[in-house]
Amino acid sequence: MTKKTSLKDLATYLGMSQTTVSRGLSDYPEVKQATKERIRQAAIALNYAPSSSAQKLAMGRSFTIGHIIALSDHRTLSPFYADFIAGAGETYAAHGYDMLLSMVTKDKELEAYRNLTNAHKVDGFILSEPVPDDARITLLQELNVPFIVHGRAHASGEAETPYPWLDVNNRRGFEEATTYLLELGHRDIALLNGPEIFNFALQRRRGFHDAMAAYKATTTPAWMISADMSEQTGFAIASRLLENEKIPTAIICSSVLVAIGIQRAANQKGLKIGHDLSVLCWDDCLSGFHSPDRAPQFTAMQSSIFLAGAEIADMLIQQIKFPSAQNKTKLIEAKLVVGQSTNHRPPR
Amino acid sequence: MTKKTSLKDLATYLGMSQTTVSRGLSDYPEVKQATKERIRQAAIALNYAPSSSAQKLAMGRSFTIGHIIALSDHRTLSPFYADFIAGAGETYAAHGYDMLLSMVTKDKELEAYRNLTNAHKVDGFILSEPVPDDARITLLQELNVPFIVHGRAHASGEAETPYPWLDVNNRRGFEEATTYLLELGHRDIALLNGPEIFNFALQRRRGFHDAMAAYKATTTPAWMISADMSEQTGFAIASRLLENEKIPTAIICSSVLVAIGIQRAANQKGLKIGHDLSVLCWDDCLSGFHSPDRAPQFTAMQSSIFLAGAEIADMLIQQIKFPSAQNKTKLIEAKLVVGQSTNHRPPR
DNA sequence: AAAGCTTTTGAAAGCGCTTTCAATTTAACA
DNA sequence: TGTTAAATTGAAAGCGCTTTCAAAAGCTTT
Repeated sequence: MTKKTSLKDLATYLGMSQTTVSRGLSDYPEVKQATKERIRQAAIALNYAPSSSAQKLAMGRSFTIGHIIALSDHRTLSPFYADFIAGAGETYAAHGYDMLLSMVTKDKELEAYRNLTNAHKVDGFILSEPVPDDARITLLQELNVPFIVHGRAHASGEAETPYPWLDVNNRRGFEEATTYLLELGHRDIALLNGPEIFNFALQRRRGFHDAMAAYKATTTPAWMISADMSEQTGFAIASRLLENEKIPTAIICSSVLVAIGIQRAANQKGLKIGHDLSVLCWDDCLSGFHSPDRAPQFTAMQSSIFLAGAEIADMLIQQIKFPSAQNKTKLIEAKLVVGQSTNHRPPR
Repeated sequence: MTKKTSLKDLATYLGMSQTTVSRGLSDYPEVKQATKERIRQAAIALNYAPSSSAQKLAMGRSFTIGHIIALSDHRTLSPFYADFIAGAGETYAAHGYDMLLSMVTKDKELEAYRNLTNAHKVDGFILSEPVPDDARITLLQELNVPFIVHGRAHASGEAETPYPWLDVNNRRGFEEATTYLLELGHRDIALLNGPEIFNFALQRRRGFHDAMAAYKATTTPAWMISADMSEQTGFAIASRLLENEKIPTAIICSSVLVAIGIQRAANQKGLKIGHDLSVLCWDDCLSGFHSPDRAPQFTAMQSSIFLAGAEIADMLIQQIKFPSAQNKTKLIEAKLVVGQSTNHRPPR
């Protein structure tokens, strides 16, 4: 690698002091226009780029946001998270921030937050999948480093030390979804929920209950299942569900992946989705499962997780810039989009 | 944030020089054991962590690997890439490296490589999805910064300036896959290939041809399709394919997602996969679509993209540490795993 | 006990930038 | 033209580490 041009080189070349050059490059008002111009020219000519480590050291900030991913047993980056990150990344880039991604095992997670903070590697964090009394939140508050949580550990109204978050209104989302099915005449509705160790799933379940109660429809415990959100699981559970004598006329499920699994199971049993069985899913608008040009396959509550990522990144950058504005929160509403997977309750 | 403990603080506290403390922490041999111990204790007591920017500046290395993702029109991070990154991330962590993820639009891609390099933000890169005469490769060679390419832009044997890569043997993989189907008696085999602008898809196509030719089976141009690797596309193309009078008895496709789409289409036509129609897919072992405990749904050529990520990260770190070992390459073989989606050619 | 090694520790320079404070120019005004 | 305020520029001090080179301390030998 040919030796890098430093600020000093550039200054010597221009016959000015480093001070002026530095200020010129950062567009300080006290530098004369003409000088700025010369500096810029020279910078391009010498192919100059400031050393970020030097800048970081001098300024005490890293212009980097940390995302720590605790790898589960399956050592996987979920597609949901991937999309979320993509959204955040776009915003970071637009604001001159970098994204530091750190994969760690669950047991080293807290240590990772502490290390990145102490080593000044990042200016802030985005947390995902909070759980009640999340140790990470406590830690970050203690370390006094900016962060925003994607999702809430507790339902609104419940007591907890406040922290900044962005969340989707999961409860209202599933309430609307359920209501939609109820309006179509369905009463035998199964809930194939996400993992209820997570608050978002609990909220969705509540929304489901809210609607069912409002319509005085009875819920069947055996039809309310909490499981991970994969095609395989969707298939397995739906297969079991559809084996019984009495089967639901509609299923609400936690993701498009699960819906695809349900569809496979239904097909295998000779049931046609949107005909013999209605399926409504939550749709995070994962890019891999979305062709905007076609009519949506599944009726769904849509809320782009990509956009959520972009927005939360914005919130964090704001908070880093203006630390005074503490604990801002933002609630996003999901949108019902009718597809081909739902229709009126079939005669049984 | 309580003021961070610096090396100086620690040294003062211990009554030693920064030099010794620094060396002690880095486990230099010339520091007495007892002293090292004292230093470690103190470091823990004062909760000391070295400032990474200072280290970077002093050492001229960043201990960071760059991954630049050019967002496509769909602004998405493909699940394949997500898994790949997860694998790489695990390896980085094990070696004390960080991962810098940068999302940029296609037109700013080269600039991004140049910036990260010039700003000394990263010690090396991993490139994905190379195309013939990839401008990124030329650039990185010019900048003389370590990098490894995931995949090859050209087939082996073809002339090109050499560069380090890790690739799966796509050609042999699809050859084996096709041979397997041929051995089962299939002759009417369709190829639902990935985007043939990418070399991996071209190679797979060649492998397909190799096998077909070896068995003197004729290929049907209308049955050889190149398309993106999504469930939707798989469904759409398979639907079209199965509408015709003469339909294939087996389909080889580019991913599990596509296979799922094909399955949906087949079900809709009343065809049972693994019975009326055999489906064999390439399987990158994406974590979302894999339950190791169950018998595999689809017969597939498996090659974990997660592991590929881990391995390529290792290669890169080696190259950074020992720049002398140039242009190492590694070819991975995919493994045929028989599932329930293939069987003997059905009578037609 | 002095000389000659080896083992341990320190002082200080330097990595490449930002920024404070002071110095110099330029413009404005009488 | 001389003064004074405003606009520009610079010198130098960090930021927190690593590392070179020199010094001190500890052991062996004779």
